[in-house]
Amino acid sequence: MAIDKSVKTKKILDAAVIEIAHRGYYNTTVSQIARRAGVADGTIYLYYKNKESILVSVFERAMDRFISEGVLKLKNGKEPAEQIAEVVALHLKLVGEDHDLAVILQVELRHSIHFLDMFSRSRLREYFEVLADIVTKGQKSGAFRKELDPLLSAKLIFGVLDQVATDWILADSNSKLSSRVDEISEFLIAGLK
Amino acid sequence: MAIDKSVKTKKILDAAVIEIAHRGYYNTTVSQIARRAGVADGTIYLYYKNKESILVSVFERAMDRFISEGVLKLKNGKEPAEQIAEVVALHLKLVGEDHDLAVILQVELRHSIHFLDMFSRSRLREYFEVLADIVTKGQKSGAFRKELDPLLSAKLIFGVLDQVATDWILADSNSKLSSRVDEISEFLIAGLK
Amino acid sequence: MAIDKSVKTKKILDAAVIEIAHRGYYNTTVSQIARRAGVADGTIYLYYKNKESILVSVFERAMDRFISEGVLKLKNGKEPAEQIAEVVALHLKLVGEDHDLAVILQVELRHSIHFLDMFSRSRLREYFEVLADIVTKGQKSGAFRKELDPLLSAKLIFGVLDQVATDWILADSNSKLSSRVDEISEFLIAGLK
Amino acid sequence: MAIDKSVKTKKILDAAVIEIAHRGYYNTTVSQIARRAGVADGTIYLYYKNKESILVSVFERAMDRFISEGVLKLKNGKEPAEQIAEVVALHLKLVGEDHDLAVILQVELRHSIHFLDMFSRSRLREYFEVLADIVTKGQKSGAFRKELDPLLSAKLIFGVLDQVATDWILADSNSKLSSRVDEISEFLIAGLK
DNA sequence: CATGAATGAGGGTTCATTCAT
DNA sequence: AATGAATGAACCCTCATTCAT
Repeated sequence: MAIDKSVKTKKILDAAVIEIAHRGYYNTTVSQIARRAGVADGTIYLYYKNKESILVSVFERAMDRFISEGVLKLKNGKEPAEQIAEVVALHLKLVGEDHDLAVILQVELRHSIHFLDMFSRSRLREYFEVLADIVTKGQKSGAFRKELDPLLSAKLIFGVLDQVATDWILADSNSKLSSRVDEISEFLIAGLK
Repeated sequence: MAIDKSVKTKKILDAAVIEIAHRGYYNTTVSQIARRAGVADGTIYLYYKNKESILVSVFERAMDRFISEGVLKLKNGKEPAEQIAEVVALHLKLVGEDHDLAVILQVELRHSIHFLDMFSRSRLREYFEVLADIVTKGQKSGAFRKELDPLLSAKLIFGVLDQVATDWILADSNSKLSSRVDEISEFLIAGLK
Repeated sequence: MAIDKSVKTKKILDAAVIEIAHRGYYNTTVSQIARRAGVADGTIYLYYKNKESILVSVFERAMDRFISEGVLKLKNGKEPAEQIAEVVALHLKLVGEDHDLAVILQVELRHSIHFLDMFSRSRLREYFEVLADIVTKGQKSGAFRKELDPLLSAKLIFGVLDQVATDWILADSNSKLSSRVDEISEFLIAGLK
Repeated sequence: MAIDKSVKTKKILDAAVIEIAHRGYYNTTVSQIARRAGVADGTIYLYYKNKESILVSVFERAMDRFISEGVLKLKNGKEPAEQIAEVVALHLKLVGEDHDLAVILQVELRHSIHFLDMFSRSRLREYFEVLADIVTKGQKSGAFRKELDPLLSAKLIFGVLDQVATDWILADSNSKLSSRVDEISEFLIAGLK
């Protein structure tokens, strides 16, 4: 039962990611999600309160995958500069692996975060804090300049990664998102030093 | 007559910017725009073909103000590093001056650019090119590293500015966007050197 | 002044005939009529109370041209059978000469006569009476059977002519409407004998 | 389920016939049809693509009833002249039985056939062909004159029947449409001989 | 007389959500 | 639990008509 429930929930969420990534939230109908999920329209409402709550769950899961599956790997003892490079590689790898997920994060999340009641904004903050911690460590070890506010730095780093990811999505390019990792890392590390 | 026309057009556009910035395009009705503009619903359609074309015009005007009023000032002979600092200041000033305009640019434009037929994307490219030119000049003068691709650099710079602007918007803060100009400029210039 | 008035009235009516014949009354806008007439939208309302009254006038004039210009020629002393042939020729000639007028009469008039307040139905009755008179004369002279009700006969004759005209219109054919005159006359005269 | 579907479809169609016959297609709103059918506005669109497709279905069903239920009876071995009389009786009986259906056929169909994309025109042609066949047979058996083109004759016959039907409708008369059958048959048969 | 910008009621259509089965 | 037919509010847009100039 509990398993059934989560299986169906996942099926619906998977369907929603695809539809929303392709058409945008407002151009996606509940029926379309239901059809792709292979369930009836009404069934959606057994698992989600309404259309908006599907979107919230989509974001939640996307952020989860992004943060937990990825960033936690950073909790090791490497050099700050090296860790920056790792974050860059990881961020772009995750975004690059799943185009639909990337669209959701770069396009829909940013859009919704402003108009819908702010849920997952806190998850973003988690991410920022991880980045800020790296900067702080780097400043303590003398590797990075001390004048920069760590949280601001975190946001700047994120801005760069986000822009690269968005650019990749908007370009429709099936090009190599990973090929730029080194260049970008250097830029960021130089900026921090 | 011709004046009347452009006056009315502007009134409608101004109303649209406010409504769309507050509610998002899909949650804004033509009636709301009309009401705020002080005209009847039908009047809207004397000046715009349909709802979407209002959005397009909103973007167009926003980009125009942004690019023409601003970036052209850069065509002077200053040092590249100084120009970077100027761009940062200018970008954040323009965004900071008009919160609604900023929302449109950071939130709606990004959203629409992906799902609607890509019009004003070319305007963005213009902006990138201005930034890329500065980088190129800096590389020639030896001020900046030569390994970085100028266009990529332009995008990284934009990403940083964009993120800071978005952060400011999402924070709802009526805080000082300008206070961070120096920190950010330093970061970018260091990254380019 | 009076001349100006009737000139403008005619211009509007001419425009209305063309537009309505091409698109149908309900798909024709007052603006389209005005544009074709070369006047402003508002001007229409100086000459006609509303859109419907334009249609009424269109019908009125169409019937006028049809009856007066045509049928009155029949008031001569020919043989009834010969007169039938003349009516057939005349009816089809008038319809065939002006396709737009024909569409109005065959398609729009018939449609409107049922739903709008019945104006010009009386003009149609005039026409029927002319036809009925011919039949009556024929019966008196012994040329036609006496069992047939003259008014019914008139309508049967009209039905035949109307169908041929409609068929010609619906066929879009720029074919020869006149080529069938003899065949049709024979059929009608035989039917009456 | 399948039964439900066709039941509902029929209910909507019945409602549409009544409303359209009374007001005309363009003066009938989807809401009115829905109200008379006893369903919500949106329900209409579960069964019909749009308003126009309702009209098409109305025509289709009207023609069907007219042709299949009726004309096929003619495929027997009677005398041509007798068959003509049968067609006249049948045509007027069908029209006379259902005033709304008659209005649709005589008024709306003729109107739409000219302005909408011509669908059911082919059904009319079927009907003409049945009539033409009778004439052809009559010509072969020597009962009818050979000079007349059978298809033209068919149209003339139809024109007569159509006019009588239209006249009956426009007269609003709840009078006897059937009383004229003999007179009309005679006229037609005489015309063909 | 003439204009044409402005009006706003009204229509067709969509779609999130419900509920009887 | 699951279905999907039904609902009806809400939206975009059109166009006959008016009226200030």
